[in-house]
Amino acid sequence: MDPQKKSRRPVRRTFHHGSLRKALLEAGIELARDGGPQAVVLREATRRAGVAPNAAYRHFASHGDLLRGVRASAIASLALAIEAEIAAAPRSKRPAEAARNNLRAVGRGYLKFALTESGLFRTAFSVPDRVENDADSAKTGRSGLNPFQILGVALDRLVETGVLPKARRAGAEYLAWSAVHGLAYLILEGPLSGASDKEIHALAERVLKMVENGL
Amino acid sequence: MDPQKKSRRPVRRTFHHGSLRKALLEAGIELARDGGPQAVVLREATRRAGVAPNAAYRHFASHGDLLRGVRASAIASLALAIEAEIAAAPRSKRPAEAARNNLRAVGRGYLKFALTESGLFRTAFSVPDRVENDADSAKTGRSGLNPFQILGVALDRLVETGVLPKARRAGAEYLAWSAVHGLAYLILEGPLSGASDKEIHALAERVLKMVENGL
DNA sequence: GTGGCAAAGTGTACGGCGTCCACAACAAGC
DNA sequence: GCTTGTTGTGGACGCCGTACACTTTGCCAC
Repeated sequence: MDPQKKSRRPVRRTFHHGSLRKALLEAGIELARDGGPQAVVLREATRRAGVAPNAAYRHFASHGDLLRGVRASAIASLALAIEAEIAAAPRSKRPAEAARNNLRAVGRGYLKFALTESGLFRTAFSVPDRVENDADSAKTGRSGLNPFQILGVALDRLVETGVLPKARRAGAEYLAWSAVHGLAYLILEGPLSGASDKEIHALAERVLKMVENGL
Repeated sequence: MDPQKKSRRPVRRTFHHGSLRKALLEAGIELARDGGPQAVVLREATRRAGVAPNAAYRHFASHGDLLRGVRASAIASLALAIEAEIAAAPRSKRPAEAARNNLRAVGRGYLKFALTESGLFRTAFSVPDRVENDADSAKTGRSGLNPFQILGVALDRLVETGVLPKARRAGAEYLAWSAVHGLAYLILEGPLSGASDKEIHALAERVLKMVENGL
């Protein structure tokens, strides 16, 4: 592999970087990871890529454009985290129970990601941007679905197994997402920011149960 | 009243402003109202107050300090909006129903404020800052309670009237707040940002019902 | 090969931001 | 009326995003 890609230092033999877009994106993701959306600074990204500030404009129209790129990647990471949690969910022979476990795994994965990757999580939702039927593959996980779509599939399974009446399926994404996202916010930047892991875990389970009962 | 307070223009006869702190705060609130937290720019606030940038540092330790002040005011506005909605809630002779109406009014007031004053709303929750048992009077409404405390009172009434089992009272604030705040987010910056008023209204009622059933 | 061209970097510069320091205008008390 | 502490001014610094003009480079047609 080309040596300049590995080294973070601004040591670059060739004039051309080769894959600057990717390097900037990765630097931006790094910045977002520890520091949130505010920390995604165009000049710093170029510095880390060992390149002049203006070089970024060959690959991104603006700072906001770079941030949107980082954001898309953060959403994809979230999708992966949810998928991982789904894969690790307890199996069940009974379809209804399995579907329920599945939905809970989605919520748990969402919350786990919010807590362990709070910088990326905050970045993912810092800028208004449509997600729902967005086919942008930069935002999807292994399954090719974005987080919103993963949630949709989980709800569909709930309907198929008779747990959720079909009449209440429409818009159910929004109810579930509201509750879980709200809790994530309270923990990250709200009054629950000082709560212990145990308290948080207990609350998370209550919220998931509330969603299950209240859909 | 002193003439320099009314005029926005940097026409100021006297060297001393007189009430610069207040003027800066009001300018900051104005900025936040249309533009959100990002728009609260220290230099612009001083410009509107007709004063040199550095003058702000006599009253605020930093830009963040000013932002916190604006934020406190935004929270107070939210409290007032909720109180107004409570006052306008349908009355009922039956205590249980009255308590339920009361809680719904809290949620509705919260969402209404988020939608009609989105800049202030986003500012209110942009910076991590404890609220729950915060006695800071800058954040309270007419009743002397901050939004979180108002919600707490509503839940207490639910327990008193037997609607909510006492065992489930602890931490119920967080469940309710999660759901409503999450919905507000989805509408303001998430996938529901393009939804019609009717859709939003319907979803809001569903979320409130979910909370009621799921607490 | 070589000449030319588009693509991808660099350099310089501008205005805006938050903030620091030294200084000037003022209000109040001795 | 002079002193002293408070409050506002002026100028400067180092960041930021971004525009414009320039150079270096890879590549393709001849």
